[in-house]
Amino acid sequence: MGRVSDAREKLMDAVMELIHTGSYGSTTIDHICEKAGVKKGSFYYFFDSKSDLAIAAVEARFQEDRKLSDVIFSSAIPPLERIHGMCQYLLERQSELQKKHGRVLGCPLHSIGSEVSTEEPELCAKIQEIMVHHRKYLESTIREAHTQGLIHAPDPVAKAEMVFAYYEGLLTHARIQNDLSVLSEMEEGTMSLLGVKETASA
Amino acid sequence: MGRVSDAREKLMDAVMELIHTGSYGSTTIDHICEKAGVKKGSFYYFFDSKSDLAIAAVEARFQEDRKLSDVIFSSAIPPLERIHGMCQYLLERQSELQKKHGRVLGCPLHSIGSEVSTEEPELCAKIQEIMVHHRKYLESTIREAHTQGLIHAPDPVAKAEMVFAYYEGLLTHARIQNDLSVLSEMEEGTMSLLGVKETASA
DNA sequence: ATAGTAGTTGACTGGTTAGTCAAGTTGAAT
DNA sequence: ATTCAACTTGACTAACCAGTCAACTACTAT
Repeated sequence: MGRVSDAREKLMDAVMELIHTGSYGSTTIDHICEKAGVKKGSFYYFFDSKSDLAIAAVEARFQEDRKLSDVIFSSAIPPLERIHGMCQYLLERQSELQKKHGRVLGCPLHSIGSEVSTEEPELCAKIQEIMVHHRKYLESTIREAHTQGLIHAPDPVAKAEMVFAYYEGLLTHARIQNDLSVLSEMEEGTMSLLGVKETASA
Repeated sequence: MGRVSDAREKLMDAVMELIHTGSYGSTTIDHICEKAGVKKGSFYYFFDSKSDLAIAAVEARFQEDRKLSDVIFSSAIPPLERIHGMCQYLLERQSELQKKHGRVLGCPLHSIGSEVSTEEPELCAKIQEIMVHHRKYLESTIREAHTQGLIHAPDPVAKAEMVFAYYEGLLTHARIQNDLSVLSEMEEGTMSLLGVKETASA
């Protein structure tokens, strides 16, 4: 009963874009409402606080990304090609963001996580939870590649953490320098980290 | 002539600690002044804005760190031992921060850079400038290691960028997870990235 | 058609913020 | 000892911010 609304979704979209193009701290509830075309009263009808909204938004984004991750990391694709697909996707995505916003924006999860880690424990916990999921995709890929003798990775969990940290470092670097070319080394760097024998020329 | 003051230094110390234990956005000028024991009028006597103060503080911190970097990356030390010293130092420093603040805090440069990149261009430029310096220490170390045949790194600039990104990814990870153990893989990961033949057991 | 619930609105409060300023204080140099 | 530049102080403003609320509206299920 009652009327239906897409204000909830509009608010989640707005907060993600504002945080990604700016920062968590500089994103105010007033700005979010203005961007979403929603009045503050409605904001508080759906959410308790900025942090509450951010948690919901980050979770929703993750559920969307999950579908894509399942395609990129499909078991039907050879493991090293999954890595290639991942790198290609990240590059394309950052390129799109640059076109749209005039800036390389990096990974929002990482930016938010670093910013709020000491101040918003619940949001930070949600981000950690999602990061575990992402790492699992890498981990199983690396395990498979090792089993197939393509790389030397006797400890796939540790290797996945390594590669994950490397990706996030690179993406943040690209954001800080506002330079896409920082990412061009990504695939080669991954292969170094994984101890792959020799990369076939692209 | 006139009286002398250490308010400038107190403000720089205060802003660094507040940003590092919290974030740039959540650090207000009032908080900085309170922490420094300096009145706001004095703040504006020395600095134009929070961003102006942060630029000065980051620069001062860099000038301090430089001395330490020159010791760790001393030409008198074999290149791979410099890397070892660097990793050891980073671990010790994060351990100290954890003891002092109850949290792993990561690298302030990276946190600030990621947070302000789209909003405070001058501060971001200063951070980029400092990062270039840090990368140079790595670069010359890697070049030397390659020349000595210890590693395979025909492009030391690219390799330095890789290792640098990896470090910052790891440190941010440690901050987000508030977990020192994330950093334990650091040296091993660096060696993988550098394509070192085999690490002697620690 | 209508009842009642889901959602909307705008005006309000009180606290916090950046930034200003005129008047005051201190101490180094002469 | 005096000067005056260097620094301090506290009180001020105007804007912004999170959060509240009672009244209102629109729609859905019956």
